[in-house]
Amino acid sequence: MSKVDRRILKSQEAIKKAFIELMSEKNFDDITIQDIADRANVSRGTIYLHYLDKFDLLDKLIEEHINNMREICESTAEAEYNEANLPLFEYLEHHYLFFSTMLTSKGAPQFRSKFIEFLIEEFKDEVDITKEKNQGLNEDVILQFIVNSYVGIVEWWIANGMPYPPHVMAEQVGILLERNL
Amino acid sequence: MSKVDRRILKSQEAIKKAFIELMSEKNFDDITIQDIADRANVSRGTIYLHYLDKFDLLDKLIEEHINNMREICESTAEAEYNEANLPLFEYLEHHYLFFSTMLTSKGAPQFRSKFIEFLIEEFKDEVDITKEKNQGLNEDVILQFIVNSYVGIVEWWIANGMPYPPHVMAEQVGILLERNL
DNA sequence: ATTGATTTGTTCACTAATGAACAAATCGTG
DNA sequence: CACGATTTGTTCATTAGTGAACAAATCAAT
Repeated sequence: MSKVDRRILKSQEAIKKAFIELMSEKNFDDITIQDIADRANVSRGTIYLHYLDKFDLLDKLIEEHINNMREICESTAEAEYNEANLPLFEYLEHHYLFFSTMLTSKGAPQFRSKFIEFLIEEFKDEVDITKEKNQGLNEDVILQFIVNSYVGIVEWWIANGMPYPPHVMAEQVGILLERNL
Repeated sequence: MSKVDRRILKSQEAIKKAFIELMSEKNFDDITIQDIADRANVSRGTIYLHYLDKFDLLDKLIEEHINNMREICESTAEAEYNEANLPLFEYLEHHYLFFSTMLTSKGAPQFRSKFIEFLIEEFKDEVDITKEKNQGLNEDVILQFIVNSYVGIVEWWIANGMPYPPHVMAEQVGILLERNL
């Protein structure tokens, strides 16, 4: 993996940051490429150098965050749920503006689906129906139960301005996961 | 005045910001060009594209702030001292890190001289020895009195973390100027 | 539907930034 | 002082960003 020219990284960072800010201020449909260019302090042409259009920009942005979260999960795969959750909640906190924009009302509905998809992927190997407590329960039922509660908790936490710090969320969600997997 | 390429402005802004930060963290002598480049997220060569060396960078930085202050003063030349001071104190507040670095102990002694030079320039036409209250006083004595008190007040205000908001400083310094000019 | 204005996506010649390489100067420690 | 290591300042070929121009598509309001 040869290192990328720093100009590319700087441009893309500026463009993504500008786009998230604008998404939190107005509807996706009302955002023009010129808006993004102005906010990012970048030439309009530069945006087309990196993205096909604003839909592509949104897609790549979502994909990037999902991938980052996937990597975080992989790196904490062996830890207890308690500790494994902490980096993830810290990630959510660090990118609060993005997630609050994506998860609230007018945000991108596509993101919620991708987020659920990602969680299913992460949790599907964690469900253990051979455990005594899970007798009589179906694997996919448990999986859907967990994934949807997880998304819901995250949505609530973000939408309400993160009322508890990440470590508290990680700990309590950890207990609930332990209890149900 | 043809507009400057935005890349030049961005590079210079990043370099100046990085340099001020580093100046507030360690001695000027201990700062390398590579340090500045790393902090500014810019190639080392880019710095040499804009400045001869770190001395030149410091010079240009000081010169720029002095010029900005000069322009602020020109634009408020006809106002009462009270109102005329406000934009200046706001400017100091906005560039707090720069001024606190320049005016405190290990900072650049050159700056203090240039600052005094600038203030002499600004106040020299304000002294009016024909006024009754200034009978028997020499023009240059009044000028030195005012300029040094001004610098001292600014040094004190900056060094002590700006204990009063700009508008309070502007008002009170305005009264003192009125009384002495 | 028709108009005029805005936005889109692309092209292009030009300029700035990059990073690697290099010799020279400076530093710092034995 | 002498040594190696670091920093400096310059060069150069390559790449990314710029901004202006343009035709085509979309929008908005009558």
